[in-house]
Amino acid sequence: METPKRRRSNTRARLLEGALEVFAERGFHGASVEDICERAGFTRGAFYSNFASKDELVLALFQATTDRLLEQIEALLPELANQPGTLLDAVLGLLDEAAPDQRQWHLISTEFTLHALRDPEAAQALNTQRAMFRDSLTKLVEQITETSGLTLSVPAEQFVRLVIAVHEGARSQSLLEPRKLPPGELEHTFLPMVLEAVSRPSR
Amino acid sequence: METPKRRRSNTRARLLEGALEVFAERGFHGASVEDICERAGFTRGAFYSNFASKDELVLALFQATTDRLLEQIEALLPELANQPGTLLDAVLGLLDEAAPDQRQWHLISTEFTLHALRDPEAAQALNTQRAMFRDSLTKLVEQITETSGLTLSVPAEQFVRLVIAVHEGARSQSLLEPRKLPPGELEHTFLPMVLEAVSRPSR
DNA sequence: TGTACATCAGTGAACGCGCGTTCACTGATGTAC
DNA sequence: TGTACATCAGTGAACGCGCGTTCACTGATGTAC
Repeated sequence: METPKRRRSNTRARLLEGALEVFAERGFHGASVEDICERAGFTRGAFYSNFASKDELVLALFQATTDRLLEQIEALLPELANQPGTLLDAVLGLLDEAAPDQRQWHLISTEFTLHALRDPEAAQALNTQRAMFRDSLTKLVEQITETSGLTLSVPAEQFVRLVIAVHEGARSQSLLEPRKLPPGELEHTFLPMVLEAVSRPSR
Repeated sequence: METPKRRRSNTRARLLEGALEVFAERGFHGASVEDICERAGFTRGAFYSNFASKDELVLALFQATTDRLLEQIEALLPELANQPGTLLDAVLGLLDEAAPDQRQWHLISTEFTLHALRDPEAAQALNTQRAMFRDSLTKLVEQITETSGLTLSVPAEQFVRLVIAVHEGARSQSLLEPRKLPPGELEHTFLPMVLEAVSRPSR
């Protein structure tokens, strides 16, 4: 009952899934095409029947992964915007829930960032994605501040940049030493102070 | 007039220097031993006369680079501790001045962090180095708060962890989009608010 | 419904390049007399 | 001071493995009558 197109896109999906896992374990350069195919249950021929090259796979994986992240975010947005709880609960909750496996996501996105810092084309793709990501968070912040009658003394986007910076920097530390820095500790300790300092009642 | 030992360690140093540059350009896996030797002006034989393997070079480079960083920090500490200016000027100044080439240092240290997240041995080496780094900053913070009659409502080390997280997260954003986020902007905008919130006069 | 044919997703062997590593050597530097 | 010898840092050719990529093929799936 499966049309060829169905089978093909299913194969692609399984290869991408395998690539995600293997890249997280060994990195882009460290993972071989054979590793990926083995993980997905195919031979290398299937790989080249679906992707022109390993480089193309990296780009496709990046697109697929970030597309899914953005979808997740858009899906979570309305719920979080209207839920009880503070602005920070919503923003930090979004960052946590959007990527189910924090470790895997951190490895992949760090690797792609590194790649982008050396390759202008990758940089543009990454920056576009990150801009959309920031915009979603910024919209969320603006929406919540508005409904709760607050105004920020800095642009919402600037505040979002800070939250992202702290989140990424803290995640790196937490993944290296989970015992010494529980995930979320820095964010929950210090970001409320910042929010307090930049927010005042509207009008 | 050069003794063999002198020549040898000079060769090692040039190879390490070449490796630093080439790794920054292409990454650990992407840079070949030949690339490194070419950059340093030697042939591959010289490489294997000085290092047992490429892996050993990576570790030696990490050690050499972090040793130098710590030396720089220790050298800057007394000066910064007694200089006029705020606590944050000292800490952020230290972070900026310790690594002359921010981009290169970011690439190398991110790469090694990624490596450490996949290899426990590398993780231990990295964590040891980072702990020493944090300790230096923590000492600096404690010294300055003491001499200026302040007490922090959080442990100094926790505050240092935040500063490092913000610094690294912000640096990543600045390197990707220098026009949209000037280096240091997030730190200088938000960290003073945090410091204000956690500090109170002693006794 | 059954048969003959067409399509094409996926197979697996083969290719060849680049890389990490080895090793017999060379010639500059240092030492002994 | 000059000569003969020893050392050994660095050379560069060679090796062989693993990898990305190609391609002639096969057999399962879908289509026509």
